[in-house]
Amino acid sequence: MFKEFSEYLEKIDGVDYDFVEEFIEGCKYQIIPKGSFLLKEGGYLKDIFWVGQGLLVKYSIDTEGKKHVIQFAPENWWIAEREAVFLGNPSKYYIESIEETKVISFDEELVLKLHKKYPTFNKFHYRLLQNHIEHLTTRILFLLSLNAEEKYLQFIKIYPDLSLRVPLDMIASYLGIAQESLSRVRKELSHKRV
Amino acid sequence: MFKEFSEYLEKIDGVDYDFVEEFIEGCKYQIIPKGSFLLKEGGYLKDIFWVGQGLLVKYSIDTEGKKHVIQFAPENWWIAEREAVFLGNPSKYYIESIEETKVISFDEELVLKLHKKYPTFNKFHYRLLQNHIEHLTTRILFLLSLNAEEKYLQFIKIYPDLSLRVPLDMIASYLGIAQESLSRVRKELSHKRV
DNA sequence: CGCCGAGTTGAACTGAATCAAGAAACGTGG
DNA sequence: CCACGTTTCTTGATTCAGTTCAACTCGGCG
Repeated sequence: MFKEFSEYLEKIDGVDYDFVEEFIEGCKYQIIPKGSFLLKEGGYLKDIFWVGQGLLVKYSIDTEGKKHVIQFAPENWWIAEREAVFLGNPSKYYIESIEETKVISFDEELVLKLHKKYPTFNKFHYRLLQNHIEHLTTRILFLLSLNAEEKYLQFIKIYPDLSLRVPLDMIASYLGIAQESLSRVRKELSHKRV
Repeated sequence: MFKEFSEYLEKIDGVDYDFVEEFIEGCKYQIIPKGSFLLKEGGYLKDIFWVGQGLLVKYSIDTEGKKHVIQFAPENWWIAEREAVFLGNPSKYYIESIEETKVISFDEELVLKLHKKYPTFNKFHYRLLQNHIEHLTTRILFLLSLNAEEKYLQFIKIYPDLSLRVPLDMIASYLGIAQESLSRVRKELSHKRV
């Protein structure tokens, strides 16, 4: 999986790769069995994960026991609990594997070390954060402006191959609609396409 | 306003301030009259802004001409168009001043310069981005899980002094509800409080 | 004064939620 | 490889929170 990770890194343009070798040396490799948790509410997670294969979800559970999906992380996506890292607070989120998942991870320490040594790593890491911010902002915009059907179409655009890999209730939760509504939206769409 | 900015910086704990002097030297100061635009759709904005006094809004306008508020920036908040900076794309957003607003700003170049020189600036800047990510994630969670009244209460928590400074329709847009609904929610709440 | 924009209120409407039941798919152990 | 129980998904009927449309109030200001 390190090989795939290195390939992924080299595909990101605008970044020099002098740090890649040392970066990868500092990373860990892990296989997470299907249905297990990388993080649970109240826990701590300092590492940042890159998904090489498989599928993770990040969600929170509200006071009524309802799940709210924050993010899916299939191949080539990043996932972490950045929120709590700085402040050292226990997490409000869960990160669960929907499939057996192979991940590469690294911690804050490595980031700081590479920051000092490689200005290019700086740029790379900075860009990761920027992309994340853009992604979240766009999602807020969609949550504000789209109806159930449009949201689902948007989901398909963002995660083209996930609509069959993720259980329906989780997709519905990601979109902020009821599972039954999503089922009806799907039915509608299948009629239209024929 | 530079004085206030420097005070703001020194209040953030966990960061050493050896970079502050040089940082402030590289910043610009600007007064934005009420009702003017820092950025319009299709434009470019490379600078990052800190609001010392006044109030800015960031929003987008959809194909039906409807506004969707992404963020408010009153005193001590940051606002920028981070999304397009890296890729050099024209912006999809507007940044407008609701009141006369005094801002401090700096650009990417200064960031890179200070990054190289001060590891502590790194930490500071990194933290800004992390906070932003946390804030956006929390907002997504609220959009997914709360009803109209709960959303408004949440808005008051996040922006305690804004409910009277911001026009009703903009608050409604931020919450993703109709202006009329927000008016009714307010009425409800005023009854409850008496 | 009278106009104008911002906010409020009322009434009708509607998209999506909820509740309830059944169908399909899935996995596990015999 | 089948049977059975469990989980996931679909479908229908009903309800409801919030939208929409339209009219009205209020305060400020030329």
